[in-house]
Amino acid sequence: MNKFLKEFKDRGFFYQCTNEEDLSKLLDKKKIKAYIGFDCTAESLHVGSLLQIMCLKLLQNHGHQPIVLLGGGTTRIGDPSGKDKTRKILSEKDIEKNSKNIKKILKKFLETKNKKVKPIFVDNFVWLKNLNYISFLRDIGKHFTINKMLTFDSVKTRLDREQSLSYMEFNYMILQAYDFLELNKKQNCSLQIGGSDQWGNIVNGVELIKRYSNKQSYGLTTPLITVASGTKMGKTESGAIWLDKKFLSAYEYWQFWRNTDDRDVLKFLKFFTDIKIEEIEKIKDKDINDLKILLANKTTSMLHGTKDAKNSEKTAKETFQKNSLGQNLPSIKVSKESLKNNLSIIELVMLSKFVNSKSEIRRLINGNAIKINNQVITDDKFLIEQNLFIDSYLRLSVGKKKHLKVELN
RNA sequence: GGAGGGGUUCCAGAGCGGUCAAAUGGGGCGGGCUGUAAACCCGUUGACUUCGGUCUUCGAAAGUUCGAAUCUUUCCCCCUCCA
Repeated sequence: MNKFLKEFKDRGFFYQCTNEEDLSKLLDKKKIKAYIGFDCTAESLHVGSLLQIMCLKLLQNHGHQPIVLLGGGTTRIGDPSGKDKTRKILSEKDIEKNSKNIKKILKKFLETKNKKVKPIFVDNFVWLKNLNYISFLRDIGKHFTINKMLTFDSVKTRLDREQSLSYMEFNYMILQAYDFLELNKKQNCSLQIGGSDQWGNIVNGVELIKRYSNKQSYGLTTPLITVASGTKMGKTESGAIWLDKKFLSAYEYWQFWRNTDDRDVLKFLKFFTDIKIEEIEKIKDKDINDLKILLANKTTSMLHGTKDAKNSEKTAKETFQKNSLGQNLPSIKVSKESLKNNLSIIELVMLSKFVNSKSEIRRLINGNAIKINNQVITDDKFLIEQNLFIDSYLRLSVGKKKHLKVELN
């Protein structure tokens, strides 16, 4: 088997392939271009897209050139896959902003200096915006049968539930297929990778290229990652795990990985780090907590750089092992004025944004969950006094894991 | 088009005139145990509160009633069966 494909499988990336044998041969024979599409529905990517990003990196590692398709055009339509309702359509301005930001994030992960493998960024709005309806129908539309389109999951589930599927959304799969054709023609891109939910869309592209240009192309999908407890990965109490400092600090990102379920650690090392498979095999029996730290360091360095990763590790040590005040802990500022105005513990916790309602804070206080400098606060009328600050800092804890540095100024 | 069934708090799902901020389960959160893990046990799970209460919620609106998630009317949406 081809080396790229082998590693793709060894790392657990593999779910389905349109024609594995031929793809393997092709990859052996030459370096190819492969693309993954990213939707521009959100301002940032989150860990849900991380596996796709790792696919791009893997391509690069094996000398293949990734094409990153930003779905500026298709986001204007909305992919019905996996949705049981039409989602709201974003404004042009938002889509552009999102697209820019997503590109910035991807660049952090990818090798951008080596000319042979540096990513090619394209936005499908460029070719979709000027499509001529009549010629599109004649050239492209004739290759699709409604009969077939109705059998695709994304369409079928909507129809089965008698939920409306607009003609606009119905066309999404054709446009994605067209993207692949376009990239195949212009960039000689012969492989599309995507999540398992994209299988239908990918197959359509492969077939369109076959019919339109009589050329062979390939599709490859990755599995949906679930964590040991059975839920979809990346959703936590505090929301999505964003790949952007603006939404989630390096420290919090590090913490996310540090808190991985034991049973997922090895899987995640394979998925989300570039540690060699053989190396992972060797270290797999090491102390599980050391492995989690390794995972957190690797993933955080990849996104935010080694310095941030190290700082996060150090902060975690200070916070969790020494129970002191970690340097890089999320922090807020409190003025001396507000202390004079009787700042209560409830108000302070509100400022932390860890909790959204005062009732809940009261409940937490009842449950001994709130601590200041490691002292449990049991009175919900407790007032914050200046002498609680050590060198004008105070440590506020909500539960065992959420800690905050409060600075007096 | 006809006949039924239904829309309840994050989800599933009970309640069918007052004792309902609404059973139960799941999920979440917190505590205990531990290893910043899992499992397990316990607590909690609308908002505000001077802790006495107060306010907003059971598809939407209007009405009956001292009192409505519960009854009536209209509207919107979903499901099943028949044509």
